[in-house]
Amino acid sequence: MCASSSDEHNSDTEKTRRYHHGDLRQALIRSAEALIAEKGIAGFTLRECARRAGVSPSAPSHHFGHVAGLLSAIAALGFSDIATAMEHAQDQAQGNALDELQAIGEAYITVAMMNPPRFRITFGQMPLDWNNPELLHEAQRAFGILERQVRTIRGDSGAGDPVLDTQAASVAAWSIVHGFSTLLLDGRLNRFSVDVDPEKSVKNLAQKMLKMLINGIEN
Amino acid sequence: MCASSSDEHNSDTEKTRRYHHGDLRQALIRSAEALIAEKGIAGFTLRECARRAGVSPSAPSHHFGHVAGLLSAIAALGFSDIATAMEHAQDQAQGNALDELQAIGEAYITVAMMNPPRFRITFGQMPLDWNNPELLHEAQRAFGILERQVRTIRGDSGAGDPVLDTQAASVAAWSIVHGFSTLLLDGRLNRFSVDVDPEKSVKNLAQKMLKMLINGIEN
DNA sequence: TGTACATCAGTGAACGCGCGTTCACTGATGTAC
DNA sequence: TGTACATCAGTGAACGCGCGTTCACTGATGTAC
Repeated sequence: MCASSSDEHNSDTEKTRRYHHGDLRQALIRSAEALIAEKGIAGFTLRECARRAGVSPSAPSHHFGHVAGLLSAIAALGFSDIATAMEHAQDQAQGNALDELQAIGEAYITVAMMNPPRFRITFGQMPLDWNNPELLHEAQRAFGILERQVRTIRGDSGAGDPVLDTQAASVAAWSIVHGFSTLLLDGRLNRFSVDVDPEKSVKNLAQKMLKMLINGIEN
Repeated sequence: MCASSSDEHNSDTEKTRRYHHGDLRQALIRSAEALIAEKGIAGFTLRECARRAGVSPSAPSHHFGHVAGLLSAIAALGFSDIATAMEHAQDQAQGNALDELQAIGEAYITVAMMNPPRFRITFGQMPLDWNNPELLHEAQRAFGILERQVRTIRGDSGAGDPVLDTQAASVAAWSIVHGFSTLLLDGRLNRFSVDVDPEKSVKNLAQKMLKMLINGIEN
C-alpha cells in the first residue's frame, strides 16, 4: 500500500531484510519478468522467483495462493498495458477513424516490444486463473477497444447487418498485430525474413503492414 | 524403416513388447502430441511420453539424444506440413496470384487446426535445436513459399525497388494467419470475440480476414 | 544353408536435483481504550 | 501518551514427487563367409 517506503531500509541491495517486505507483490512481479526474460517461459519457477526477490521459498504461495495467482496478476497487467496504450493512441490520433485503428495496432506491437516477458506471460501458454476478476476485466477491456474502433469505421451503429464483417475486421486486426508481435518476440522474423534488427525498421515494417490491412478493411 | 510391420506383434494393445520397438520414432512423436493435446505445453515431459509409448524411461533420450531432439523432429514435421499444404493450395488455385495467396493463407490456418499440439511445438516456446538440419530446411521451405508468392503478386522480378514492400506484405500475410491460428488454438477468440465455435464459421472468418488483407496488398 | 560375430536399439536401475505447497511458527503492524 | 491485543505478512523446515540423463547391460538383427 505504501508506494514509497519512508524508512531507512528501502534498498534491496542492503542485506537488511525486513520481516514484512513492504511490497512483495511488486517484487515478485519484477523478479518473475526478469526470470522469464532471461530463461524463457520454460525456465520459470516459483522458487527461483522468490530467490531473486530475496524472500523465502514459501512467500509467493503465501501471497498469491498458487503459481497461477502470480502469473494471472502479471497477465492482468499485460492486458491493462495494452488497453491503456491503445486508448492513449486512439486519443492522440483523434479524428480519422482509420488513423485511429492504425495507431491502436501500432500501440499493441509497441507494448509487446517494451516488455516481452509480460507479453509472453499474457499470451504464452502459462497456467492462468481465468476466475481472477482483474484478469478478466482487463482482457475484455482491451478487446473491447479494438472492436469498438472497427465498428466505428464500418459505420455500424448497432442496427446494421454487417455485424459479421465487423467481427472479421476486428479479428483480422487483432490477428495481424498479435501474430507480428509473437513472431518478432520469438525471433522467427529474424530467422526467416530479411533483417528486422534495427528497432526503427521494425516499427516501420509494422506500420506498412497495418496500412495494408486497413487499406483492405476500408474497401 | 519397415513402414508396415509384417509380423504378428504389430498391435500396441497387445502387451507383447518386443525388445526392438520397430518404430520408436513414430511412437514417441505420436505420444508426445497426444500428451500435449491433453495436458498442454507445460504438461509435457519426456518420461510421460515414454510411458505412453510403452517404452523405458531412457528410450527417448537414447533415440533422440535429448528432449530438444524429439521436439525438433516434431517441429520439422510441423513446418513440413505447412509447406506441403501451402504448395498444394498454390497448385489448386493456379492462375490468379492473389487467389493463390488467399489459398496459401487458408492452408496455413487449416494445418494449425488439424494438429494443434504439433503447431504448438513448432511455434510455442519449447526448446528446439536449430542446428537440426531437417528443422532448418523445412522452416525455410515454408517461409520461402509465402515470400515467393508475394513477390509474384507485386511483379517483383528481382530488379525492382519495391523490395521492402514485398517484405512487408510477406510478413503481413504470415502475421495474420499466424496470429489467427495462435489466438484460435489458445481459445482467445472464443473468450473475447463472438462465438466462432462451429468449425464452418471459423474457416469462413479466416477467409474474410484474408480477403481484407489481400485487398489491401493489391492496392 | 548354417554359423560367428559386429552392430544396433532399447533396458532398467540409479544419479542428483529442484520443484510447489503445507504447516506451525514468529515478528511486525495498527487499532482500541 | 502508553499499553494490550488481534491481525496480518512472511518464515523455514519438511512433505512427497517426478524429472532428464547416465551407464553398464542385453536381446535382436543382419552380414560375411
